[in-house]
Amino acid sequence: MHDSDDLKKIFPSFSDELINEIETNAIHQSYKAGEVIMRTGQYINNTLLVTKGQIKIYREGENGGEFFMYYLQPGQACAVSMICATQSQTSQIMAKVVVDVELIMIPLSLMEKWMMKFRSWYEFVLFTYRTRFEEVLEVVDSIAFRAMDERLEFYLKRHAEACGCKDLKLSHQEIATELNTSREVISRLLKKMEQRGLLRLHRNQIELLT
Amino acid sequence: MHDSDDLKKIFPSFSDELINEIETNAIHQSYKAGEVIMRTGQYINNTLLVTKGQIKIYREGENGGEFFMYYLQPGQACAVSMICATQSQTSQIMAKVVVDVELIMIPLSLMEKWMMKFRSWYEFVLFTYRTRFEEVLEVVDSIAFRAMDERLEFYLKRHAEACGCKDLKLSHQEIATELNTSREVISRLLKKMEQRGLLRLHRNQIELLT
DNA sequence: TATAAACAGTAACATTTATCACATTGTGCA
DNA sequence: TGCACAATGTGATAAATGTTACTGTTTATA
Repeated sequence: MHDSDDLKKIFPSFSDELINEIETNAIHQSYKAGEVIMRTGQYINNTLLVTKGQIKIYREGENGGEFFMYYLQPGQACAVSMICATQSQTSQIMAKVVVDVELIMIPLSLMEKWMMKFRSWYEFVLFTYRTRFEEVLEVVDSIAFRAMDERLEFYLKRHAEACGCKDLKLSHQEIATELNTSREVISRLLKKMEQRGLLRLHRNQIELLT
Repeated sequence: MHDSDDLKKIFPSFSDELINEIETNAIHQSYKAGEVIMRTGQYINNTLLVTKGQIKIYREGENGGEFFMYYLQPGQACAVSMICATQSQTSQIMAKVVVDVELIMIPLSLMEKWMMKFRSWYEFVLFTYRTRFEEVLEVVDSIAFRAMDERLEFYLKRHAEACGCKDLKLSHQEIATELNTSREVISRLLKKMEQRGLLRLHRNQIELLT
Protein backbone atom coordinates (compact mmCIF):
# COMPACT_ATOMS: atom_id res chain seq x y z
CA MET A 1 0.00 0.00 0.00
CA HIS A 2 2.90 2.30 0.79
CA ASP A 3 6.57 2.04 0.11
CA SER A 4 9.27 3.80 2.08
CA ASP A 5 9.48 6.66 -0.37
CA ASP A 6 5.80 7.45 0.06
CA LEU A 7 6.07 7.41 3.83
CA LYS A 8 9.16 9.55 3.73
CA LYS A 9 7.26 12.11 1.69
CA ILE A 10 4.26 12.15 4.00
CA PHE A 11 6.31 12.18 7.22
CA PRO A 12 9.49 13.99 6.17
CA SER A 13 10.72 14.41 9.74
CA PHE A 14 10.88 10.66 10.41
CA SER A 15 14.31 9.05 10.39
CA ASP A 16 15.03 6.19 8.02
CA GLU A 17 15.16 3.66 10.84
CA LEU A 18 11.78 4.82 12.05
CA ILE A 19 10.32 4.55 8.56
CA ASN A 20 11.67 1.01 8.40
CA GLU A 21 10.09 0.10 11.72
CA ILE A 22 6.76 1.48 10.58
CA GLU A 23 7.02 -0.45 7.33
CA THR A 24 7.62 -3.74 9.07
CA ASN A 25 5.23 -3.39 11.99
CA ALA A 26 2.31 -1.21 11.10
CA ILE A 27 -1.18 -2.25 10.15
CA HIS A 28 -2.72 -0.46 7.21
CA GLN A 29 -6.37 0.37 7.12
CA SER A 30 -8.68 2.33 4.86
CA TYR A 31 -12.09 3.92 5.34
CA LYS A 32 -14.66 5.41 3.02
CA ALA A 33 -16.06 8.94 3.24
CA GLY A 34 -18.84 9.14 5.78
CA GLU A 35 -17.57 6.32 7.99
CA VAL A 36 -17.09 6.93 11.67
CA ILE A 37 -13.62 5.72 12.65
CA MET A 38 -13.82 6.36 16.33
CA ARG A 39 -16.67 6.94 18.73
CA THR A 40 -16.81 8.67 22.05
CA GLY A 41 -16.29 6.16 24.82
CA GLN A 42 -14.64 3.55 22.61
CA TYR A 43 -11.40 1.95 23.79
CA ILE A 44 -8.26 2.86 21.93
CA ASN A 45 -5.38 0.47 21.47
CA ASN A 46 -3.61 2.04 18.57
CA THR A 47 -2.15 5.33 17.54
CA LEU A 48 -3.40 6.53 14.18
CA LEU A 49 -1.23 8.07 11.48
CA VAL A 50 -3.05 9.51 8.49
CA THR A 51 -1.41 8.91 5.11
CA LYS A 52 -4.26 9.90 2.83
CA GLY A 53 -7.67 11.61 2.92
CA GLN A 54 -9.31 13.80 5.51
CA ILE A 55 -10.90 13.23 8.89
CA LYS A 56 -12.96 15.57 10.99
CA ILE A 57 -12.76 15.38 14.76
CA TYR A 58 -15.84 16.19 16.83
CA ARG A 59 -16.78 16.55 20.44
CA GLU A 60 -20.13 14.93 21.06
CA GLY A 61 -22.76 16.59 23.25
CA GLU A 62 -25.21 14.77 25.47
CA ASN A 63 -28.12 15.53 23.17
CA GLY A 64 -26.55 14.33 19.96
CA GLY A 65 -24.60 17.49 19.19
CA GLU A 66 -21.51 17.13 17.01
CA PHE A 67 -19.24 20.05 17.70
CA PHE A 68 -16.42 20.41 15.20
CA MET A 69 -12.94 20.55 16.74
CA TYR A 70 -10.33 20.09 14.01
CA TYR A 71 -9.22 18.34 10.85
CA LEU A 72 -6.79 15.45 10.60
CA GLN A 73 -4.74 15.52 7.41
CA PRO A 74 -2.10 13.29 5.79
CA GLY A 75 1.15 13.52 7.71
CA GLN A 76 -0.69 14.06 10.99
CA ALA A 77 -1.53 11.80 13.89
CA CYS A 78 -4.50 11.69 16.20
CA ALA A 79 -3.32 13.30 19.43
CA VAL A 80 -6.15 11.77 21.41
CA SER A 81 -5.25 8.29 20.23
CA MET A 82 -1.64 8.88 21.25
CA ILE A 83 -2.53 10.05 24.70
CA CYS A 84 -5.15 7.42 25.31
CA ALA A 85 -3.19 4.61 23.75
CA THR A 86 -0.41 4.96 26.26
CA GLN A 87 -2.88 4.21 29.01
CA SER A 88 -5.60 2.22 27.26
CA GLN A 89 -8.16 4.88 27.91
CA THR A 90 -11.40 5.54 26.07
CA SER A 91 -11.76 8.14 23.38
CA GLN A 92 -13.05 11.58 24.30
CA ILE A 93 -13.88 12.44 20.72
CA MET A 94 -15.57 11.19 17.58
CA ALA A 95 -13.79 10.93 14.23
CA LYS A 96 -15.60 10.97 10.90
CA VAL A 97 -14.08 10.46 7.45
CA VAL A 98 -14.65 13.33 5.02
CA VAL A 99 -12.45 12.19 2.13
CA ASP A 100 -11.56 8.49 1.72
CA VAL A 101 -8.83 7.74 4.19
CA GLU A 102 -5.82 5.50 4.48
CA LEU A 103 -4.10 5.22 7.80
CA ILE A 104 -1.48 3.34 9.71
CA MET A 105 -2.21 1.86 13.10
CA ILE A 106 0.61 1.64 15.59
CA PRO A 107 0.05 -0.72 18.50
CA LEU A 108 0.38 0.71 21.98
CA SER A 109 3.50 -1.26 22.83
CA LEU A 110 5.44 0.04 19.84
CA MET A 111 4.36 3.59 20.40
CA GLU A 112 6.09 3.53 23.78
CA LYS A 113 9.20 1.72 22.64
CA TRP A 114 9.73 4.20 19.84
CA MET A 115 9.53 7.13 22.23
CA MET A 116 12.75 5.93 23.81
CA LYS A 117 14.36 4.66 20.64
CA PHE A 118 13.70 7.22 17.92
CA ARG A 119 14.36 10.87 18.48
CA SER A 120 12.25 11.81 15.45
CA TRP A 121 9.28 9.87 16.83
CA TYR A 122 9.60 11.53 20.22
CA GLU A 123 9.64 14.93 18.58
CA PHE A 124 6.71 14.07 16.35
CA VAL A 125 4.61 12.97 19.31
CA LEU A 126 5.36 16.13 21.27
CA PHE A 127 4.77 18.27 18.21
CA THR A 128 1.41 16.58 17.75
CA TYR A 129 0.43 17.20 21.36
CA ARG A 130 1.46 20.79 21.22
CA THR A 131 -0.23 21.75 17.96
CA ARG A 132 -3.47 20.03 18.88
CA PHE A 133 -3.53 21.58 22.31
CA GLU A 134 -3.04 24.97 20.72
CA GLU A 135 -5.73 24.33 18.15
CA VAL A 136 -8.20 23.36 20.85
CA LEU A 137 -7.29 26.51 22.77
CA GLU A 138 -8.13 28.52 19.66
CA VAL A 139 -11.47 26.78 19.50
CA VAL A 140 -12.06 27.75 23.12
CA ASP A 141 -11.28 31.36 22.18
CA SER A 142 -13.76 31.35 19.38
CA ILE A 143 -16.65 30.15 21.55
CA ALA A 144 -15.67 31.91 24.77
CA PHE A 145 -14.96 35.36 23.35
CA ARG A 146 -16.76 35.63 20.05
CA ALA A 147 -20.34 35.87 18.78
CA MET A 148 -21.76 33.55 16.15
CA ASP A 149 -20.86 35.72 13.17
CA GLU A 150 -17.17 35.65 13.99
CA ARG A 151 -17.32 31.99 14.93
CA LEU A 152 -18.78 31.28 11.50
CA GLU A 153 -15.96 33.16 9.79
CA PHE A 154 -13.42 31.20 11.84
CA TYR A 155 -15.16 27.97 10.91
CA LEU A 156 -15.18 28.77 7.19
CA LYS A 157 -11.56 29.85 7.25
CA ARG A 158 -10.44 26.57 8.79
CA HIS A 159 -12.40 24.58 6.25
CA ALA A 160 -10.90 26.53 3.40
CA GLU A 161 -7.44 25.85 4.78
CA ALA A 162 -8.18 22.15 5.14
CA CYS A 163 -9.43 21.60 1.61
CA GLY A 164 -7.01 24.12 0.14
CA CYS A 165 -9.71 25.72 -1.97
CA LYS A 166 -12.28 28.51 -1.97
CA ASP A 167 -15.32 26.39 -2.73
CA LEU A 168 -16.67 24.70 0.35
CA LYS A 169 -19.12 21.85 -0.15
CA LEU A 170 -21.21 22.43 2.93
CA SER A 171 -24.91 22.75 3.57
CA HIS A 172 -26.20 25.32 6.04
CA GLN A 173 -27.58 22.51 8.18
CA GLU A 174 -24.19 20.84 8.34
CA ILE A 175 -22.51 24.04 9.47
CA ALA A 176 -25.22 24.69 12.03
CA THR A 177 -24.79 21.22 13.52
CA GLU A 178 -21.03 21.58 13.76
CA LEU A 179 -21.32 24.97 15.46
CA ASN A 180 -24.19 23.78 17.65
CA THR A 181 -26.67 26.37 16.47
CA SER A 182 -29.67 26.34 14.12
CA ARG A 183 -29.79 26.39 10.34
CA GLU A 184 -31.77 29.64 10.22
CA VAL A 185 -29.07 31.46 12.14
CA ILE A 186 -26.40 30.24 9.75
CA SER A 187 -28.49 31.07 6.69
CA ARG A 188 -29.03 34.60 7.92
CA LEU A 189 -25.40 35.17 8.84
CA LEU A 190 -24.20 33.77 5.52
CA LYS A 191 -26.63 36.05 3.71
CA LYS A 192 -25.15 39.03 5.53
CA MET A 193 -21.64 37.92 4.64
CA GLU A 194 -22.70 37.65 1.00
CA GLN A 195 -24.04 41.20 1.14
CA ARG A 196 -20.73 42.33 2.60
CA GLY A 197 -19.05 40.75 -0.42
CA LEU A 198 -17.14 38.11 1.52
CA LEU A 199 -18.60 35.14 -0.31
CA ARG A 200 -21.16 33.91 -2.80
CA LEU A 201 -23.84 31.38 -1.89
CA HIS A 202 -24.74 28.41 -4.05
CA ARG A 203 -26.67 25.27 -3.36
CA ASN A 204 -24.55 23.01 -1.16
CA GLN A 205 -21.57 25.21 -1.78
CA ILE A 206 -20.06 28.39 -0.44
CA GLU A 207 -17.62 30.28 -2.61
CA LEU A 208 -15.23 32.39 -0.59
CA LEU A 209 -14.13 35.60 -2.27
CA THR A 210 -11.54 36.87 0.17
CA MET B 1 12.77 24.24 51.22
CA HIS B 2 11.86 20.65 50.53
CA ASP B 3 13.42 17.42 51.52
CA SER B 4 13.01 14.12 49.71
CA ASP B 5 10.25 12.97 52.01
CA ASP B 6 8.16 16.01 51.19
CA LEU B 7 8.62 15.53 47.48
CA LYS B 8 7.81 11.86 47.72
CA LYS B 9 4.56 12.74 49.43
CA ILE B 10 3.57 15.33 46.85
CA PHE B 11 4.61 13.24 43.86
CA PRO B 12 4.08 9.69 45.05
CA SER B 13 4.47 8.18 41.59
CA PHE B 14 8.04 9.43 41.18
CA SER B 15 10.83 6.90 41.59
CA ASP B 16 13.53 7.49 44.19
CA GLU B 17 16.16 8.18 41.55
CA LEU B 18 13.91 10.77 39.98
CA ILE B 19 13.29 12.43 43.34
CA ASN B 20 17.04 12.56 43.82
CA GLU B 21 17.56 14.13 40.44
CA ILE B 22 14.94 16.74 41.19
CA GLU B 23 16.53 17.44 44.56
CA THR B 24 19.93 18.09 43.09
CA ASN B 25 18.97 19.95 39.92
CA ALA B 26 15.78 21.84 40.41
CA ILE B 27 15.33 25.51 41.09
CA HIS B 28 12.83 26.43 43.77
CA GLN B 29 10.66 29.47 43.48
CA SER B 30 7.77 30.98 45.37
CA TYR B 31 5.06 33.47 44.49
CA LYS B 32 2.50 35.42 46.48
CA ALA B 33 -1.24 35.32 45.91
CA GLY B 34 -2.25 37.63 43.09
CA GLU B 35 1.03 37.42 41.21
CA VAL B 36 0.98 36.50 37.54
CA ILE B 37 3.50 33.72 36.98
CA MET B 38 3.18 33.40 33.28
CA ARG B 39 1.79 35.68 30.60
CA THR B 40 0.44 34.93 27.16
CA GLY B 41 3.19 35.24 24.59
CA GLN B 42 5.99 34.85 27.12
CA TYR B 43 8.81 32.45 26.32
CA ILE B 44 9.00 29.33 28.42
CA ASN B 45 12.24 27.61 29.28
CA ASN B 46 11.20 25.57 32.25
CA THR B 47 8.64 23.02 33.20
CA LEU B 48 6.74 23.93 36.36
CA LEU B 49 5.91 21.50 39.15
CA VAL B 50 3.63 22.81 41.86
CA THR B 51 4.49 21.75 45.40
CA LYS B 52 2.30 24.15 47.34
CA GLY B 53 -0.56 26.60 46.84
CA GLN B 54 -2.97 27.11 44.00
CA ILE B 55 -2.73 28.57 40.51
CA LYS B 56 -5.48 29.42 38.09
CA ILE B 57 -4.89 29.07 34.37
CA TYR B 58 -6.61 31.47 31.96
CA ARG B 59 -6.96 31.98 28.28
CA GLU B 60 -6.67 35.66 27.46
CA GLY B 61 -8.96 37.32 24.94
CA GLU B 62 -8.00 40.16 22.63
CA ASN B 63 -10.02 42.70 24.60
CA GLY B 64 -8.63 41.90 28.01
CA GLY B 65 -10.86 38.91 28.73
CA GLU B 66 -9.59 36.33 31.21
CA PHE B 67 -11.37 33.08 30.56
CA PHE B 68 -10.86 30.49 33.28
CA MET B 69 -9.53 27.15 32.06
CA TYR B 70 -8.39 25.09 35.05
CA TYR B 71 -6.63 24.94 38.40
CA LEU B 72 -3.07 23.82 39.07
CA GLN B 73 -2.64 22.10 42.41
CA PRO B 74 0.26 20.64 44.41
CA GLY B 75 1.45 17.43 42.77
CA GLN B 76 0.55 18.73 39.34
CA ALA B 77 2.56 20.20 36.50
CA CYS B 78 1.77 22.82 33.94
CA ALA B 79 1.02 20.90 30.75
CA VAL B 80 1.53 23.97 28.61
CA SER B 81 4.96 24.57 30.08
CA MET B 82 5.90 20.97 29.36
CA ILE B 83 4.81 21.09 25.76
CA CYS B 84 6.28 24.49 25.09
CA ALA B 85 9.47 23.86 26.99
CA THR B 86 10.46 21.02 24.71
CA GLN B 87 10.45 23.39 21.79
CA SER B 88 11.09 26.77 23.37
CA GLN B 89 7.72 28.07 22.34
CA THR B 90 5.72 30.91 23.84
CA SER B 91 2.94 30.40 26.33
CA GLN B 92 -0.63 30.22 25.10
CA ILE B 93 -2.05 30.86 28.53
CA MET B 94 -1.83 33.09 31.57
CA ALA B 95 -1.22 31.76 35.09
CA LYS B 96 -2.24 33.65 38.22
CA VAL B 97 -1.53 32.65 41.82
CA VAL B 98 -4.61 32.22 44.01
CA VAL B 99 -2.98 30.83 47.16
CA ASP B 100 0.73 31.47 47.87
CA VAL B 101 2.67 29.08 45.71
CA GLU B 102 5.91 27.17 45.84
CA LEU B 103 7.12 25.49 42.72
CA ILE B 104 10.02 23.67 41.17
CA MET B 105 11.41 24.70 37.82
CA ILE B 106 12.91 22.01 35.62
CA PRO B 107 15.12 23.27 32.80
CA LEU B 108 14.25 22.19 29.30
CA SER B 109 17.34 20.05 28.86
CA LEU B 110 16.61 17.93 31.93
CA MET B 111 12.97 17.52 31.07
CA GLU B 112 13.98 15.75 27.87
CA LYS B 113 16.74 13.67 29.40
CA TRP B 114 14.40 12.39 32.08
CA MET B 115 11.83 11.30 29.52
CA MET B 116 14.32 8.71 28.30
CA LYS B 117 15.81 7.92 31.66
CA PHE B 118 12.95 7.68 34.17
CA ARG B 119 9.90 5.66 33.45
CA SER B 120 7.96 7.43 36.20
CA TRP B 121 8.73 10.82 34.69
CA TYR B 122 7.63 9.67 31.25
CA GLU B 123 4.37 8.44 32.67
CA PHE B 124 3.85 11.57 34.69
CA VAL B 125 4.32 13.75 31.61
CA LEU B 126 1.88 11.73 29.53
CA PHE B 127 -0.60 11.63 32.39
CA THR B 128 -0.37 15.40 32.65
CA TYR B 129 -0.98 15.85 28.93
CA ARG B 130 -3.91 13.52 28.95
CA THR B 131 -5.73 14.88 31.98
CA ARG B 132 -5.30 18.48 30.86
CA PHE B 133 -6.43 17.73 27.36
CA GLU B 134 -9.51 16.07 28.78
CA GLU B 135 -10.16 18.95 31.12
CA VAL B 136 -9.96 21.44 28.27
CA LEU B 137 -12.36 19.28 26.26
CA GLU B 138 -14.81 19.47 29.15
CA VAL B 139 -14.47 23.23 29.11
CA VAL B 140 -15.26 23.18 25.40
CA ASP B 141 -18.37 21.13 26.18
CA SER B 142 -19.55 23.59 28.74
CA ILE B 143 -19.34 26.56 26.38
CA ALA B 144 -20.30 24.79 23.17
CA PHE B 145 -23.34 22.93 24.45
CA ARG B 146 -24.55 24.69 27.55
CA ALA B 147 -26.26 27.97 28.47
CA MET B 148 -24.88 30.33 31.07
CA ASP B 149 -26.82 28.87 34.00
CA GLU B 150 -25.28 25.43 33.53
CA ARG B 151 -21.88 26.90 32.81
CA LEU B 152 -22.09 28.76 36.10
CA GLU B 153 -22.93 25.55 37.96
CA PHE B 154 -19.99 23.81 36.28
CA TYR B 155 -17.75 26.71 37.23
CA LEU B 156 -18.82 26.69 40.87
CA LYS B 157 -18.46 22.93 41.08
CA ARG B 158 -14.88 23.05 39.87
CA HIS B 159 -14.01 25.79 42.32
CA ALA B 160 -15.51 23.84 45.17
CA GLU B 161 -13.45 20.82 44.18
CA ALA B 162 -10.29 22.90 43.97
CA CYS B 163 -10.59 24.49 47.38
CA GLY B 164 -12.14 21.40 48.92
CA CYS B 165 -14.82 23.43 50.68
CA LYS B 166 -18.33 24.74 50.25
CA ASP B 167 -17.58 28.40 50.84
CA LEU B 168 -16.23 30.07 47.75
CA LYS B 169 -14.57 33.43 48.18
CA LEU B 170 -15.60 34.94 44.88
CA SER B 171 -17.21 38.21 43.89
CA HIS B 172 -19.85 38.26 41.19
CA GLN B 173 -17.59 40.44 39.08
CA GLU B 174 -14.78 37.93 39.33
CA ILE B 175 -16.99 35.09 38.20
CA ALA B 176 -18.38 37.19 35.37
CA THR B 177 -14.89 38.00 34.13
CA GLU B 178 -13.79 34.39 34.22
CA LEU B 179 -16.86 33.24 32.30
CA ASN B 180 -16.65 36.21 29.94
CA THR B 181 -20.07 37.60 30.72
CA SER B 182 -21.36 40.54 32.77
CA ARG B 183 -21.78 40.86 36.51
CA GLU B 184 -25.54 41.48 36.21
CA VAL B 185 -26.04 38.16 34.46
CA ILE B 186 -24.14 36.32 37.17
CA SER B 187 -26.02 38.15 39.93
CA ARG B 188 -29.34 37.19 38.37
CA LEU B 189 -28.40 33.55 37.88
CA LEU B 190 -26.96 33.25 41.38
CA LYS B 191 -30.13 34.75 42.82
CA LYS B 192 -32.16 32.13 40.97
CA MET B 193 -29.93 29.37 42.26
CA GLU B 194 -30.38 30.73 45.76
CA GLN B 195 -34.14 30.61 45.28
CA ARG B 196 -33.82 27.02 44.10
CA GLY B 197 -32.01 26.31 47.36
CA LEU B 198 -28.70 25.37 45.79
CA LEU B 199 -26.65 27.98 47.63
CA ARG B 200 -26.67 30.98 49.92
CA LEU B 201 -25.27 34.33 48.90
CA HIS B 202 -23.04 36.45 51.11
CA ARG B 203 -20.76 39.34 50.39
CA ASN B 204 -17.68 38.02 48.59
CA GLN B 205 -18.72 34.52 49.36
CA ILE B 206 -20.98 31.85 47.99
CA GLU B 207 -22.02 29.06 50.29
CA LEU B 208 -22.91 25.90 48.41
CA LEU B 209 -25.62 23.78 49.99
CA THR B 210 -25.60 20.73 47.74
C1' DT C 1 -14.90 58.99 61.79
C1' DA C 2 -15.47 60.51 57.10
C1' DT C 3 -14.95 59.23 52.58
C1' DA C 4 -14.03 56.62 48.61
C1' DA C 5 -14.12 52.33 46.51
C1' DA C 6 -15.76 47.81 45.90
C1' DC C 7 -19.72 44.90 46.05
C1' DA C 8 -24.40 43.64 45.26
C1' DG C 9 -29.46 44.16 43.76
C1' DT C 10 -32.62 45.40 40.28
C1' DA C 11 -35.35 47.60 36.64
C1' DA C 12 -35.62 48.93 31.81
C1' DC C 13 -34.20 48.24 27.52
C1' DA C 14 -31.27 46.52 23.38
C1' DT C 15 -29.31 42.84 21.01
C1' DT C 16 -28.43 38.25 19.85
C1' DT C 17 -29.82 33.77 19.32
C1' DA C 18 -33.41 30.10 19.21
C1' DT C 19 -37.72 28.40 17.61
C1' DC C 20 -41.72 27.89 14.75
C1' DA C 21 -44.13 28.26 10.57
C1' DC C 22 -44.22 28.28 5.99
C1' DA C 23 -42.82 29.64 1.11
C1' DT C 24 -39.55 28.90 -2.58
C1' DT C 25 -36.05 26.68 -5.28
C1' DG C 26 -33.02 23.13 -7.13
C1' DT C 27 -32.08 18.10 -7.93
C1' DG C 28 -32.70 13.32 -8.65
C1' DC C 29 -35.43 9.98 -10.29
C1' DA C 30 -39.82 7.23 -11.24
C1' DT D 1 -42.59 15.59 -17.09
C1' DG D 2 -43.69 15.89 -12.60
C1' DC D 3 -43.25 14.18 -7.96
C1' DA D 4 -40.55 13.85 -3.68
C1' DC D 5 -37.22 15.64 -1.07
C1' DA D 6 -33.45 18.31 0.46
C1' DA D 7 -31.77 22.90 0.76
C1' DT D 8 -32.62 27.56 1.37
C1' DG D 9 -35.07 32.09 2.44
C1' DT D 10 -37.76 34.76 5.54
C1' DG D 11 -41.03 36.68 8.90
C1' DA D 12 -42.90 36.47 13.58
C1' DT D 13 -42.04 35.61 18.08
C1' DA D 14 -39.76 33.90 22.33
C1' DA D 15 -35.94 33.45 25.28
C1' DA D 16 -31.38 34.38 26.76
C1' DT D 17 -27.90 37.48 27.31
C1' DG D 18 -25.80 42.13 27.28
C1' DT D 19 -26.04 47.08 28.50
C1' DT D 20 -27.21 51.15 31.02
C1' DA D 21 -28.46 53.38 34.92
C1' DC D 22 -29.21 53.82 39.44
C1' DT D 23 -29.78 52.09 44.30
C1' DG D 24 -28.02 50.83 48.82
C1' DT D 25 -24.49 48.32 51.61
C1' DT D 26 -20.03 46.92 53.25
C1' DT D 27 -15.12 47.54 53.57
C1' DA D 28 -10.83 49.78 53.53
C1' DT D 29 -8.31 53.54 54.67
C1' DA D 30 -7.07 58.47 54.79
